[in-house]
Formats: sequence, structure tokens, C-alpha cells
Amino acid sequence: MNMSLKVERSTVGRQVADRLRAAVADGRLAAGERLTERALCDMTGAGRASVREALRALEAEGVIENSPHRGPSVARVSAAQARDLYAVRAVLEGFAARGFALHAGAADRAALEGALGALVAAGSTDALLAAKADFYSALMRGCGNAVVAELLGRLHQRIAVLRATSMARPERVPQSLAELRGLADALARRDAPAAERLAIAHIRAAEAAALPMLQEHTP
Amino acid sequence: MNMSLKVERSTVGRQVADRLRAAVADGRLAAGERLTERALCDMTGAGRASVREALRALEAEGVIENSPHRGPSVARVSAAQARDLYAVRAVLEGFAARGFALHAGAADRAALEGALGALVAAGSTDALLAAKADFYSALMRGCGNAVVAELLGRLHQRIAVLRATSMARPERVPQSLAELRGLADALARRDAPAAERLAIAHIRAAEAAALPMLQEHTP
DNA sequence: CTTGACAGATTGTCGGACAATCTATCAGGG
DNA sequence: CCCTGATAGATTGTCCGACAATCTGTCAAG
Repeated sequence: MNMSLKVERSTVGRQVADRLRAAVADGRLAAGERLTERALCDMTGAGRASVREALRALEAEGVIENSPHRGPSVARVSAAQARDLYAVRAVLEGFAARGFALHAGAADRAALEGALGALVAAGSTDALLAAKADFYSALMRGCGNAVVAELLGRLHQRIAVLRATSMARPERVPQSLAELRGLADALARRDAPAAERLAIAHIRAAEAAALPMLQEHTP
Repeated sequence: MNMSLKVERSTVGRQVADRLRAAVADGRLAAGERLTERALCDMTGAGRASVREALRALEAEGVIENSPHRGPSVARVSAAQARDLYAVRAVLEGFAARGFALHAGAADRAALEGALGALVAAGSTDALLAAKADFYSALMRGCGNAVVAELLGRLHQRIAVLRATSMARPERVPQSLAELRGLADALARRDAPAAERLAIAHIRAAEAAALPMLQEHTP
């Protein structure tokens, strides 16, 4: 049998973690905001044990920071940290793109193309984000390296925090789309060097668009 | 003031995590071994809350695996995972080496040279491991990217688990030392491409020495 | 204005308790 | 004999309450 139906055992702690993650990603919890356990208990209805569990998970992901006896707060991403974050992401995503070009299966290639189609056809912002997630999901599955997939997942979380502090720039969407199409073409051609180069260029462009917003806030 | 005297607030949970980490790294806890909270409480004298906290941290680091209602167990690293682990480590460490070559400060360069000196002069295995840790510590500080330093720290943890399952090969020490010296030379020359190439080659060699041990255990 | 002590708030940690769930053992049927 | 199903034990997930340790802000004294 090869049916991978993971039952996705959901515990309260994980639900709380998911809710907090989402709240941070869409800006309901601002960067630097302090989170008291009591408040989170009241907010979620969960007990302190579950809340603390969620906080540990988020802390490990880098979404929140915690110092003993002072309490956790939403991670504040400095300009320097953001630069480091994007640099590492570029390296890893370039590696993933190369891996996909070299040894991705037919299913993952099809999924990537499908996501790209949904990407260009997306009407709403939500649809666009969903298609983007699908695109990256296919890329990660097809790159043949579970570790890089895991690490990039966390980096994306942290960058999502960052993106919530700056703001969305709809004017960059067409440019970003063109970059992704170029990447997808290289992947389809199995052109590993080009894929790596384009993936890195894509991240660089995203960084160049996002960083200026931060420079002002963190002198 | 610029004196970074971090007080290293130690909580019981972190102490337990450190002890478990060490126990896994040196093989006292074998890969795949199940860990019951009760046993850990008795072993460490800490309460369940602290033990669970430590378990969450180790789980996030990839040192242990956990599935709800079944309990945690020491992570079992398959041959495929090990391959992925080394591949990502090579990419990241190459990136770090490049960064160090390009913009490391004098202090970090001196620390690297000092660690290399201690490395060749090391008499015991403990001294050798300590010097190696110093070497990597200097490399991470000098690479100018805190994110890659953090990620590599975790990867090293996971690889330590792996190394505990296979065994130490003292016959590779001279070869490994020569590789590190070559890397240090390239770093001192500020030769970024060579540094990246040598760092990657070093990881590849370590992988080639470690992987065969795993192939047999995980068919 | 700086320094020091004080009080409030919050976390770290423990112990106990109960339900939900997993695992292994064992009886019964084909 | 092998497979299926139920039962019991063990373990985790979760809550509650409690107390000490520590941080933070306020306020008085110099």
C-alpha cells in the first residue's frame, strides 16, 4: 500500500499555534507586540499548557521571540535580519530549483505547470496567494530534498512576518509573475543552471522590493 | 556600551533539553529509542512541564520525533534523509565560507586561525572536538549572516545524531584536517570561490565517509 | 536628574487529575 | 492455522491551582 493518508492528528496546542501563525502573518498581531499567556488563554479558550506549547513551536519557527520571565513577543525583523533571511532563502531556493530541474517526477512537473496556470489566471489576491502556495509546494515536493523543503517552509513563515510589517505591493505582481514563468520554463527544459539563476534572481527582486520599507522603520 | 555579557538565563526546561541533546549526541540514547515522559521525569528530577518543554525544543530541532498520543522517540535518520541533510549542509556551509572570505572581521579571522592551530595540536578526541567547534563557531560569526549560522547550528545537531548511530572513524581525521587547512587558507586569502568550493568538498568527503555505515542499517 | 527600593505583573515550575488515544494481548470465527 | 475484533493497560493531551523567581514600572530620596 502506498496511500499516504496522514490523519493530521490535531491537538489543541497545534490549533492555537496555527491561529497565532495566521494572526501574525496577516498583521493582526503586529511585530514587537507582546503576548501574555493570560491574554492568549482568554483569546483562544485554551489552557495555559496548550498556549505554552504553541508558543514553544512558534518560537522554534522564529515567528516569536521569548526571553525568560519577560514573556514572548512577535518577532521584530530588523533590516539586517531581513537581508540575511533573503540571502539564505535565495541560496536554498536556487538549490531547490536546481534539484527540481534535475530530478523531478512527471506528477510534480504537472502540478507546477498547473499552479502556474492558476497563477496567471488568478483574479483575487486570495486566489493568487493560493496559487503561489501551490507553486512552491510543487517545487518543494519535486526538488527531491525533504530537508531543504522543511527549512524553506520555516523561512517563508519568517518572511511572512516581515511582509506583514511592510505592505503588499500589487504593482510588482506582473513582474513577479514573469519571473516565475521564466523559472518554470527553465524547470520544464531541465535547465538546472538557468533554473538556479532565475530562482535566485526572483528572490533578489522580491528582496529589493521589500527591503526599502524596512530601512525607515529600523535605523 | 558594547559589552555583550549575555547572562544565559538558564531554566530547568533548557537544562533538560541540553542534557537530552548531549545524551543523544554521544549515543546514550540510541536512534529510534522511545522516550516516555515519566522516565524522563525520573531521570532528570524535573516535573512534567519542564520535560515537555524540553521535548518541544528538541522536536523543533529535529533531534526527536513526536506523534500525538504515541510519544516521542529519538529521531531515526534514514539514508535518504542523511543524503538530503548533507546536501543542504554543503550548500549552506559553502555560502557561509564565501561570506566569511568576503567580509569577515579581523577578530573572527584571528579566532579561525587560532582554532585551526588548536585543531592540529589537539592530542585527545575531546580537544579535537572542542577545537572543531571553535573553528565552526568562528566561521559562523564571521560569515556575516546570522540566519545561516542558526540553520547550520540545527543541521549540525541533526548530523550529530546521525554520527552517533554510525561510528567515529579516526582514520579520516588527518584527511579532514588537511581539508580544513585548505579551507582556512582560502578564507585567509579572501578567495571566495575557492573557499566555497573547498567547504563543499569537505562536506562531500564527510558524507562519503559517513553514508556507507547507514546504507546497511536502513535497506 | 540619577539612584534606590518597592509593588505589581508575568513567567517558570511543580503536583494532581481526567479524558482521549495508542499498543499489545487475547478470545473467537472462518 | 490465520485473521478479525474486543478488552485492558499505558501514555499522552489538557486542564486547574499554586507558589517562587524574576522582570518592569513607579515613586521617593539624595
